[in-house]
Amino acid sequence: MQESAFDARAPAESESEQLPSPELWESERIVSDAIGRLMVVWGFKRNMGRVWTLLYLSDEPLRADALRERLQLSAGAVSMTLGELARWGVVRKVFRQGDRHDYYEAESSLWKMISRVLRERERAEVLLAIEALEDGLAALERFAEQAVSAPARARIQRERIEQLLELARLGRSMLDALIDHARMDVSWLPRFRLGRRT
Amino acid sequence: MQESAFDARAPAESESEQLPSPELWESERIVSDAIGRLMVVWGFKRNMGRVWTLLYLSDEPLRADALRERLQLSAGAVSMTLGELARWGVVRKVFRQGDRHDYYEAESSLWKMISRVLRERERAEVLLAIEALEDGLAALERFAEQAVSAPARARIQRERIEQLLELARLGRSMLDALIDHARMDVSWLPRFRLGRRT
DNA sequence: GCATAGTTTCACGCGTTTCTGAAACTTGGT
DNA sequence: ACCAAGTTTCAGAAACGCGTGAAACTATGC
Repeated sequence: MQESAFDARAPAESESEQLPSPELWESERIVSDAIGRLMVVWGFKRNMGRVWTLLYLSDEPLRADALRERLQLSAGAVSMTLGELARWGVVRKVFRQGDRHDYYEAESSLWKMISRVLRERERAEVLLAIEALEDGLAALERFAEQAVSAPARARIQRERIEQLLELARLGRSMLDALIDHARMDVSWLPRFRLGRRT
Repeated sequence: MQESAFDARAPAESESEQLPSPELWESERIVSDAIGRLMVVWGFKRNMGRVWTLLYLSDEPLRADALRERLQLSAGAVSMTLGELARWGVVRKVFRQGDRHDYYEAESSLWKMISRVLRERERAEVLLAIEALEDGLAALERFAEQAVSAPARARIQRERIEQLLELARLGRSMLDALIDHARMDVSWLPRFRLGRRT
C-alpha cells in the first residue's frame, strides 16, 4: 500500500521558501492542496487537482498565467495540466471578446464531473476485469476437461473465479447506479442507502 | 531445482522467453494479471494483486517458493509482497505440523477484504479531506472579514468550499454504509440500489 | 510582413517507486 | 553444535512518472 503521497506541507518553510504568490489566498492553498492529494489517491496527478481547484474556487475564469504564478508551476506544466483537465471535461476554455488571452473555468457541477470519471474510467476498468475473468474461466474449462491433472484445484479455482466475477458485476451495477443517479438528480445526497435484506 | 520434469520441450522462441513456470495454469495467469491491473488502479502494487490472486485461486496454502517460481519474482519481492498483504490482513501465514515451511493462504472473504480497505484507507483519506476543507473555510473567514479585498471572490469561494464539504461528507456516509453492510451481510449483492427521491 | 505576446509541444533530467541479489537471520534436523 | 533449507532484510539498480525549459507554433497588432 503505497502510503506515501502524503507530503503534508507544513506552513513552516525551509530556505527554499516557495512563497506562493501573494495572489493565492491561504484558503485556496489549503483547499487546492487537499484536493490535489485526493486526486492522487484517485489516480490523477496532483497538479490536476490543484489547478482544477483554483478554477473552481474562482469567481471568474483565469488565465494560464495566473495559475502558473499562484501555483508556482512552469508554463508548460500548466498548459499540459489544463489540456488533461479539458480532455476530462472538467475544465473549459472560454474566450472574451477583445482579449486575446485564453481563459479557463472549471466545470462547476461536481456530479457531472464525478459521473463522467466513473463512466469513462472506473467503468472501463471493471469491464476489462470482467472480460479477463471470463477469459480465465474459459481457459480453465479448456484445460481442466482434457487433462484431469488436479481436480480439486480446478474445482476451487472455478468457484473462486466465479466469486470474483460476481463481485466485478456487482461493481458494475453500483457504478451504473451511481452514474445514473448522479446525472439526473443532485438532491439524492442525504438519501443514500443500500438495500437491506428484507 | 525442481522445475524440470515438466517442460521437457520448449522450442525457445524469443530469447526473452519469460516462460511462466509450468505450474502456473493459463487461467491463473490471466486472472492474476487482471487482478494485478485492477490493484494498480486502486493504488496497490501489481504484484500484490498477482500474489493474492494465486493464493486465492489455490485449493491449498502455498509456500513463498511456489509463488516465486510461478510469478517469476525474486525471493525478496515475494517476501515483501506477502508482508504487505499480511499487514492488510488479506493474506495469512499458516503452519503445518511436522513441516517447517511457512505457508500462506488468502483471506477468502472478498467482502472482508474490501471493507477493510475502505475502512482503513479510503475513509482516512476522506476524513483528511474534510478536515482540510474545514480549515480552508476557517482561513477564508479569518481573511475575508478583516480585509475586504474581494467580496465576490470571497463569497463564491465560501460557497464552493461548502459544496466540496457537502460532497466529502456524502462520500463519508457512502463509505460507512458500504463498510457496514459489507461486514454483516454478504447477500445484499444483487439488491444494491440508491434511494430514489419519492 | 514583421514583431510581439501567449500557448503548446517535447526531449531531457530528477525524484520516486519497485524490484533484485546477496547477505543475514531462523528454525529444524543430525 | 553445526548444517541445510527457507525466509527476511536491505542497499543499490532499473523503471517509471512528472515537471522543466526551451523551442516551435499561433494569433494579434503595428
